[in-house]
Amino acid sequence: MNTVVDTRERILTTARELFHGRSYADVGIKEICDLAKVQKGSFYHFFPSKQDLAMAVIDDMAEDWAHGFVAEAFDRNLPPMERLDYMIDAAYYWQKAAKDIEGRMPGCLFGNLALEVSTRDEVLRAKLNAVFQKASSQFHETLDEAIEQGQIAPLDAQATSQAMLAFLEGIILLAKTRNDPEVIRTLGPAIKTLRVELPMEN
Amino acid sequence: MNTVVDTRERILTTARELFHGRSYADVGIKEICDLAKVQKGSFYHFFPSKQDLAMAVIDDMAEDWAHGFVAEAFDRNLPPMERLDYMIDAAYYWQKAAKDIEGRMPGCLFGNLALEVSTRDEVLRAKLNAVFQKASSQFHETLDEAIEQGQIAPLDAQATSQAMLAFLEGIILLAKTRNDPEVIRTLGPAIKTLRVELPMEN
DNA sequence: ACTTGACTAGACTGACCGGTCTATTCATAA
DNA sequence: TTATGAATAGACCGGTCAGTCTAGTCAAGT
Repeated sequence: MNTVVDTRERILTTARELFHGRSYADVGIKEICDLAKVQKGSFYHFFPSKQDLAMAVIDDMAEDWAHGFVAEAFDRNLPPMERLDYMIDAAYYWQKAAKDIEGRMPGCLFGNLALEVSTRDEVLRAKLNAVFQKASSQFHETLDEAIEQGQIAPLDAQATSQAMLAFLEGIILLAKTRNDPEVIRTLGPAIKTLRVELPMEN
Repeated sequence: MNTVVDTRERILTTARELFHGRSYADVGIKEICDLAKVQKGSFYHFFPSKQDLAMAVIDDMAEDWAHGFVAEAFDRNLPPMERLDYMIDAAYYWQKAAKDIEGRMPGCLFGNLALEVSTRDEVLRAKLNAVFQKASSQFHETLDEAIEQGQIAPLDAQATSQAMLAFLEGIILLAKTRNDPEVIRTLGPAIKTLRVELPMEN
C-alpha cells in the first residue's frame, strides 16, 4: 500500500517539476520515469496517457496552491488590499527562490501550459480555464470586501478581478522572458491600481 | 531570382502561421515544408536550423507588427491615451478574426514563444526579450507625452509602460485560455488605469 | 495451498523528429 | 560551350516519441 501511493506520488511530483521547469511537449514519459525511478509499465498502470498525467499535475498543483500561499495571501484576517501585496510578494519570492536554485525562472505552470496547449487540447484548455476561474474568484472576494469596507470606490468586481489575474500572469510572463524575478516586485504593486468601471446603468 | 525570394518567403510565412497557431515544439520542419511546397534540401539551404527559422519568424513578425497596427495605434497624431484604446481594439479584432477563421484564439506569438522556450533556449529568450523591450518603449513614449500634456499625473513611465505591456499579454493569455476574444475587449480598457508610482525622491 | 488482481519490469512498435547527404537542375557569366 | 554556384529534390540517418505487450512479483483473501 505504501509503495503504491509512493509510486504514483513520485511520478506526479517529478512530472510537475519537469513540466514547470521546461514545457509539456519537451518532457517525455521516459524522462519522467527515469527521474522518478519508475518503469514505463508502472507509469501506464497509473496514468492512461500523457494527457491524463497533465490533468493530474494541474489538479495537484492547483490544490497545493489553494492550500498553500494562496490561502495565506487571501487570508480573511488581512485587510483586503493588503492581500494583493501579499500575493505579489509570494509570487516574487517563489520565482526568486526557483531562479536561485535552477538558474532560470520557471514562471507560472498554469500560464505556461495554457499558452502551450490551449490551441490543440480542448480538455486541458478547459481545465486550465477552470483553474483561472477559481483564482480570479479569490480576487473577486477581496474586491467585494474592500468595496464593502469603503476602501475603494465601487467598480466592476467581476471584470476587475479577472484583470488582476491577467496582470499577475502578465508580469510573470515578462519576468520569465527577462529571466529576472525583480520585474514582479517592481511592477506588481500596480495591481492595486487596476480597475474596470461599473457598466453603465441607464 | 523571383523563385528564390519566394521560397524563403513561403517557408517563413508558413512557419509563422503554424508556430502562431500551435507551438514551436509541435510544428516540425517536415510539416512546414509540405505546406510551403518546399523540400527539406531547400529548407536547409535557407535556414541552418529550426532555431534560426524561429529567429527569422520572430524578426518577420516583429517587423510586420511595427509597420502594421502598432504603428497605427501609436500614431503621434492621436491623443496619447487614445492610442491605448486603439491598441486594445486592434488586439481584439485581430484575435477575433483569427478565431472566426480557425476556431481558436492563437494569442500573441511572442508571448506564446516566450513561455514555451525561455527556459531552454537562451538565444530565443533574449530575442523575445528584445521584442518586448521595444514594444514597451512605445507605451513609454505615449506615457511621456500624456504627462507632458498634463492628461495624467506624473508617474514612473518606465515601469508603468512595462506594466501595460504585461497587462496586454496577460489579457491575451486569459482570453486564449478561455478561447474568447471578448475578454480582451472587456478587460482591455483597464490598461489606462494602471500606474506605477514614481520612486521616492529623497 | 491457491487464487486473484494490483503492481512492476522492460523489451518492443511504428511513427516521427531534426538534420545530413548526394544527386540534379538551372541561371548566369566567361 | 562550358564552368560555376545557388537552389531544389528527396532518400536517408540515428535518435526519440507515446504507447503496447508479455512476463513476472507480491501481498491479501479464501
